[in-house]
Amino acid sequence: MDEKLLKPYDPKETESRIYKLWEKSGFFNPDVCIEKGIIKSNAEPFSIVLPPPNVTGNLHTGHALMLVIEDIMTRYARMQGKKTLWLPGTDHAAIATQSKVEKLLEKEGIRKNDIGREEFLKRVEKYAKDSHDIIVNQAKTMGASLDWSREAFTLDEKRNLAVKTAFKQMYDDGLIYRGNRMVNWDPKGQTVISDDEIIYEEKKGKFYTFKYGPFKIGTARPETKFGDKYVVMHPDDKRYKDWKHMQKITVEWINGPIEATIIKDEIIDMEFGTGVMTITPWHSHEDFALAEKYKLDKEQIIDKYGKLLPIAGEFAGMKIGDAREKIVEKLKTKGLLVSIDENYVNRVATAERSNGVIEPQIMLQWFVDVNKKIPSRNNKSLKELMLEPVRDRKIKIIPEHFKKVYFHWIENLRDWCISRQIWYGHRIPVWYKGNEIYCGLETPTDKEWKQDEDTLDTWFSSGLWTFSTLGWPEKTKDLKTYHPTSVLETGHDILFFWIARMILMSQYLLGEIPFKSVYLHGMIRTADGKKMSKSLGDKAIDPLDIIKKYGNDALRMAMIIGNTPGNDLKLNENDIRGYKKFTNKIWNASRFVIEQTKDFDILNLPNLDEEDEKSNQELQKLVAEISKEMDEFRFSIAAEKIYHYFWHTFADIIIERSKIKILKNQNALSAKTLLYTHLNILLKILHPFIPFVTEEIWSIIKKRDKDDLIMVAKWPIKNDNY
RNA sequence: GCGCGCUUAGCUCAGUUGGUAGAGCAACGCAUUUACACUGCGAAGGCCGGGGGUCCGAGUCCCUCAGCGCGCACCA
Repeated sequence: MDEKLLKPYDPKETESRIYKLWEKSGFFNPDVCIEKGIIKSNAEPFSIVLPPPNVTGNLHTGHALMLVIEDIMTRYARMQGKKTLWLPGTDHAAIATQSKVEKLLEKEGIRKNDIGREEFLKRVEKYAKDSHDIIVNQAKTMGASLDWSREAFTLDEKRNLAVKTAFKQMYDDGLIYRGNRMVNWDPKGQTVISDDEIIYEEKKGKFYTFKYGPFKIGTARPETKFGDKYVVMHPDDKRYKDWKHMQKITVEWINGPIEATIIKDEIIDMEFGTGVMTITPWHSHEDFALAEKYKLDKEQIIDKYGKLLPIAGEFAGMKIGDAREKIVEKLKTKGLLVSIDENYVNRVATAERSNGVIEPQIMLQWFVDVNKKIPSRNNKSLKELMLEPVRDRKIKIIPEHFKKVYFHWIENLRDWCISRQIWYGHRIPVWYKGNEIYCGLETPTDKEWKQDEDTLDTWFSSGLWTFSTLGWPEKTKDLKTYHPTSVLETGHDILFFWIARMILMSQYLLGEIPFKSVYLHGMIRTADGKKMSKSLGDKAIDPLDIIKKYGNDALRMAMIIGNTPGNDLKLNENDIRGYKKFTNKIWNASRFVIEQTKDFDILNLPNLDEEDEKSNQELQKLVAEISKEMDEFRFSIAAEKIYHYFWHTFADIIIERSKIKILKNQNALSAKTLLYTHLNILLKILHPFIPFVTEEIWSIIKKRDKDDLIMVAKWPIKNDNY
């Protein structure tokens, strides 16, 4: 008997050893599997690209969940004999990484402008490299069967070529344009961000009502009101029927009298406040739209550091936060303050990464036009290209109801602002010389050309991920074989950020979908339902701690059972402890079977008696059911069924029954045969879920040649790939 | 305001086209030189959020109300 079997199962020792064994086999790489004759060269392909973790530190439970689900899909496909590729990579995560490094430098008393762009980027790259190494090691600890030989980075050379190629094509097609538009300026991060990178926070604040000539107007932001010279009301509002559209009046305002113009527009909600408002076109999306409509003047009030400009008169140079009360005070002494509502709840737009309060501004930036018709794509717009494959079910979203959320987002989509005023990222491939603009893959040789200072939104490069990782823009064999990818598995929180952008890019650049199915998992929560965010500190579960305590297999089971697509999962340690018991149960049952069948001629198995044959057929039925559940992405149910069968049928009934048969020597051979075949099949169907313990037992049972790993064993049901 | 979910045993959640309510954990009773106490056997526990409808039949489909969560928009 193998010595290991004399001791209880020790996941800690086993898991790292087993992962090395897998890596050494090379079977994570489908090319190796073909070379060694494990997989047919014409087998059906199966591919997943790993959603690349940001190089901003450690893996958290969300990553762990993603790795578990994708590893299950991958291992299942590989065992089915498919040409299986799970492609790893990391994301440079422009803003997130840069701001992290900025914070670290701050602790050393260094500001990025002190050391300059080049030196700063060196620091970021060092940090990114370190994070990358940690992440890769953690992914390996999780047992992820990723093909490391194909690893990619969103900011490496090949991906940079893909980004430039994509940018140029979109530029040439007029889909990327530069223009003065209303953007979301983050004064803290000193960059613009896209609509999707904004988080709205409800904050209780004051709502002021001021006298504005004959009207009363309300505002939560008095500091923006200096330039307000248009006063808007609804054309049907009887209270103001005597005032005419475009009528001019003189009103006393913050810094003296100004000439105001009356605007009548249906945008006004007559029920809200007094039904009258003034507008600030430079600092509000809606006011901007109104100003465009009536060709009104626009004036900047706040600069990009959040300070008031000379238009504010005596308040110029003050930070808006400091100026507010003083402005109100002045209006009060002038007798223009009507009332203050202290209980006004405002939704404040803040930047996802820097937490800075967004200040809408008109700025010269680069945008992707989502509405322009594209001749090379049947005159469809990017919006339509994103919409169609989901609507026509070419891309299946699991769970399906997220489709509606997706459509809703597309309907409200505005042009995508892709330029960022940060240093870390793909530099915009555009050069300027006087009034000339050049966009291309190569830097112009003439030194007078100056490259655009900005970098691209990180999601621009992530959008190319399904094909940039496979070698695009080159027409590689990988691209031909593995694209469109089979499944894209990720959290539902990045449906818009990422999934939508991948569909956009793939549809436009390749004319095909990026993936056939999208599997959206829920967010992991703590046992009391809180989000597992960094702010939780010690209360957050660190997947690596869990693995140390209970083993990876136990964590995997806890993350899969009870976890259905789209729904959040409360992870509690008690459950994980329970699944640790399960791995031990498997270990002990195997120990018994191995001992009973050690001097067994596996090539010459006797027939089963009637009772055992019935059990055999029951297992066949189970295998068929499990396969169906797996094919339909119901991993939770599949795992639960196997768990239940192993424990309460195989261990509690079949093994117990066999003891009697063996002891009484009645049909003992039949019993042993059943034990042997059952264990073999059960280990295989358990393997995608709990790869380590099953591989370890497999190695003890077999003791054949070194290539005989359960990770490439044939799934115990017939299919076309074998 | 518009949209999307969730509400099932004490807790965490399954429940695929409608056909007699399920699991894990917890709690309860019994057993125990067994591959395994990281065990076994047993019993208990639910007007499936409220109301209405369709149907021979509804946890499941439709309407409606409520509580919770999330997304989007508006917020002068």
